[in-house]
Amino acid sequence: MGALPRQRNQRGQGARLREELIEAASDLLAERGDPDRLSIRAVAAAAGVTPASIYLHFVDRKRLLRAVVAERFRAFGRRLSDAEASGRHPFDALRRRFRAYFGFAKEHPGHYRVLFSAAALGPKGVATHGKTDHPGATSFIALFDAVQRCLDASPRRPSARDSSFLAFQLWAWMHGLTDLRISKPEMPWPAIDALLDATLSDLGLSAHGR
Amino acid sequence: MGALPRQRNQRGQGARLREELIEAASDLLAERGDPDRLSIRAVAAAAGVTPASIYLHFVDRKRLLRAVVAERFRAFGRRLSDAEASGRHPFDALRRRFRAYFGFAKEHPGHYRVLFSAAALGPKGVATHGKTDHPGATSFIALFDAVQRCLDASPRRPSARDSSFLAFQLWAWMHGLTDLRISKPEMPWPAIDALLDATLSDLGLSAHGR
DNA sequence: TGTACATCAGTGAACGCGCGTTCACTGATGTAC
DNA sequence: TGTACATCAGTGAACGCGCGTTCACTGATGTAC
Repeated sequence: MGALPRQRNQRGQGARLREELIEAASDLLAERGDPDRLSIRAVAAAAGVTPASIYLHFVDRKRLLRAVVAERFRAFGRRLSDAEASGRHPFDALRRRFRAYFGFAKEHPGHYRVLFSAAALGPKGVATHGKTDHPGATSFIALFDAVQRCLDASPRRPSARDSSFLAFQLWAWMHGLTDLRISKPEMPWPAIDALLDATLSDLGLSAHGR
Repeated sequence: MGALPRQRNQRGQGARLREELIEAASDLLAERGDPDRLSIRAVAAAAGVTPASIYLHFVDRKRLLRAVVAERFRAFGRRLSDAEASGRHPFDALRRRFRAYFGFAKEHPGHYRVLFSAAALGPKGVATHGKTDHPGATSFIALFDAVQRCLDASPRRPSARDSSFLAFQLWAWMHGLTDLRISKPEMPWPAIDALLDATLSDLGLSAHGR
């Protein structure tokens, strides 16, 4: 990777290595798609640094991993919110949010796996937090709000289902679609837009709802 | 695990160890939920045998893993088919199939992860087959057929969507729901039956379809 | 019936490897006097 | 202006560990003559 000639940071700039390490770890995670395969030694090598120097910034391997996961969750959430903000009508905004969701996973399948499939696994999990401050909670709440805005904007309230029920329903569907397209790419999947339109329409969350 | 006193198989019964190894590996896989964490040495220990003796039955670690995955896929498919067979009307049969799908995952989350999330990952994948004879293909085809029977039995053909489109739609949704309930169990999920009824109804695959 | 031999179901020790982590260190840069 | 010292950003070697795999072996059981 970063070959030999890395020069050490200037005095007072030591914290920069922390960011370089997170970035290097993030890149490796994208390749491997599994936090267990991400070794301290590989991260150090990718950053052009000695394994021991990681301990200047992270108390152990798990904490490094957590920092990476938290950063990736933030990037994921930001991308979805930005996409949503570019839609005017709530129906359109929701649709853009889902397209961004799928787009992120398509570009970073390894990261997606870690955020939504691996993060809570392992020996007590990579991302064990206080439960309430789970780094992905923000994104779910944003989805919930987006659905609520659709219901509020809907001329006829589609059914007795509330925005929470619909948000879970949509998230499950989106995650399944995304995850299976990563793990079973050889299958003859219908186009993502056709699937998305059908689902939003079925749930009464599109202009041509049924 | 199997303590010390295992006595070796009788002459001519050496093949029994093969099955014991698959079973031991299957149990360990259920605990760990990740093929990478399943070591030859751990399997041997669980079977009460020496690591080297695994090589009497499998050429290497990957082949052992493949045998386990194939066996688990068969068990999964059998369970779904059995459940489906207990339903009379196609709508009911389809519903039973999904309940069995979720039931399997609930009882064996580790196995579910391996079959549907991990199997195709890793360095060239644990379950690399000729693509057509993927051990999970049978289950997808069975789902496809079940949906087709529903369409055939449906008084009014619900829409232009065919059984392939609907099967992918349903599978994505079911996998997402299942996988997220495993990885994010702390979230306030609605009841599975309510979610299932809503989805089948939305897709026109239940008696009280909309 | 007795004995030499083949086969079978494993064993036990060893190999080289990459891993997370610790620990004493180094050498450049800034600060106090 | 010069020098002693502290701090900072790392380094380099070593530890013990579990891993997949190989290889020469062992001892019980069956078979040929």
